[in-house]
Amino acid sequence: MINENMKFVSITLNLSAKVYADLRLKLIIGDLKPGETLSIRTLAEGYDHGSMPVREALRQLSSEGALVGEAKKAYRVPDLSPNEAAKLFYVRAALEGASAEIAAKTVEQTDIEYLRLLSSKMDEAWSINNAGKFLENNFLFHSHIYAMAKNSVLEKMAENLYIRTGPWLSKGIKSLSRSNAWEKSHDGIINALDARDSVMARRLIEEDSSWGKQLYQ
Amino acid sequence: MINENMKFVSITLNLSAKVYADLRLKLIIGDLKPGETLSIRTLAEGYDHGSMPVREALRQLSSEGALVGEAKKAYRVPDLSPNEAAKLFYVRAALEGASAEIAAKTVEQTDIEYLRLLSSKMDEAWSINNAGKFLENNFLFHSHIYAMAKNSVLEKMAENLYIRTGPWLSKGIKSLSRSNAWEKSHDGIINALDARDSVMARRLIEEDSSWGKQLYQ
DNA sequence: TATACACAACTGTGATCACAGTAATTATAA
DNA sequence: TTATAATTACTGTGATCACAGTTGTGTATA
Repeated sequence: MINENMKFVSITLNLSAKVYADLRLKLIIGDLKPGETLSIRTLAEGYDHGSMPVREALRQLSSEGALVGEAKKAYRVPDLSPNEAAKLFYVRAALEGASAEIAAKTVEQTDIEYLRLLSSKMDEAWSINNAGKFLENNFLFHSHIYAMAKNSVLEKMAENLYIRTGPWLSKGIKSLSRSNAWEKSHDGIINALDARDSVMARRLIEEDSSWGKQLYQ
Repeated sequence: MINENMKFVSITLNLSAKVYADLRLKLIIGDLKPGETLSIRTLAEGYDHGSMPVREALRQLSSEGALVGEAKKAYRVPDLSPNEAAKLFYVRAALEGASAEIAAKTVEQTDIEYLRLLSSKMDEAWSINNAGKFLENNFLFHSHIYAMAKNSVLEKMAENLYIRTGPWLSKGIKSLSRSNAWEKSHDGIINALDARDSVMARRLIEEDSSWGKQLYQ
């Protein structure tokens, strides 16, 4: 995750991109809570530069739906209604299903190993109740499936969905005492990919995409 | 289309949104050509205000992939490689297929009539070689199918794809002398929706999504 | 005529200020 | 003590300027 960010930052040297990358990660891992308010000036003080880069980063996140910004009011992390969350998960299922179908056809052994590693990291984070680390590795797990589809458009859209559902998930995941059904689900996905079973991979991914929803049911 | 824009503009009163909406339409209908260069100051002169709103609109379009902007160089309408275009069309097929599947279950008679109207408008634009009007109505046709799915997330992502493929399509469509296979395709889609056949609707939409690609083959 | 150099015009980026609304807080009145 | 009014602090938005790279053009040199 950090590496992902660093890469992004080092390519585009401008400050807006750095601020964007920073806030993006905070949203994905649930460091920013639903309803939380963000102001340009306050954030600009936190970083050591002027308000211009923060302003552009917030506007970008707002245009992506990761923040909401009414005129002359502070930006806010949206608190998703169950209906809105369902929309996001539905699109995620469609995109991720399509990715998995391709991924199953081009998967290599290193991919399988990497996915197993991430799955075990999630397990570890889960066992020590570290929600942030759990969400981060969950993001990386699904990200890699998108990456395997080798479609940058797909990848960016998927990332957007994780930015938007991060705060919502972290809210529901506060106590990790619930069933860890995700683990069995992820194992199934890895096995389907390993067997190059694209139909099964798609179906399991689509099912897994609704995992987050159950946190609120 | 104009109405769509006006609604958008009137909701958010700020100037950045107006500039964004204006450029967005120009991209969709092919008013901006691949490779064309856009500078903040030049555009700001065109509108009657300062450069700030233009600057934010260009940055937003850039973050959406509709424009490319390297540091200290003018923004540019990207000239898609066949590979990049294929990625966009692939995602479009996935999203639009999912939309059509839902749409077929909730379709009403007014939807069918509206789609037939747009299809005839496309036919008219095609016959008088008006590529801009053709693309605009093609966008509205597919937009309505997304709208029927009643998923705002899906809708916005789809719109993004049309913004990005607009210039590319307009380049290939310069001479409309090619086969108008799209017409038969659209008729089939409408009929499938009218028959509430969600499986067929999905399949036909997915096929239609690759129509644009053939312009370059 | 062709090549290299210097200069001018143009580019996005960031900083800073004024402004008009919004939100919160304090003071005033019942 | 409670409700209402006034004031203060805070918000994004837009304008304008300085800066450092990039691009293009014209000029001088071989």
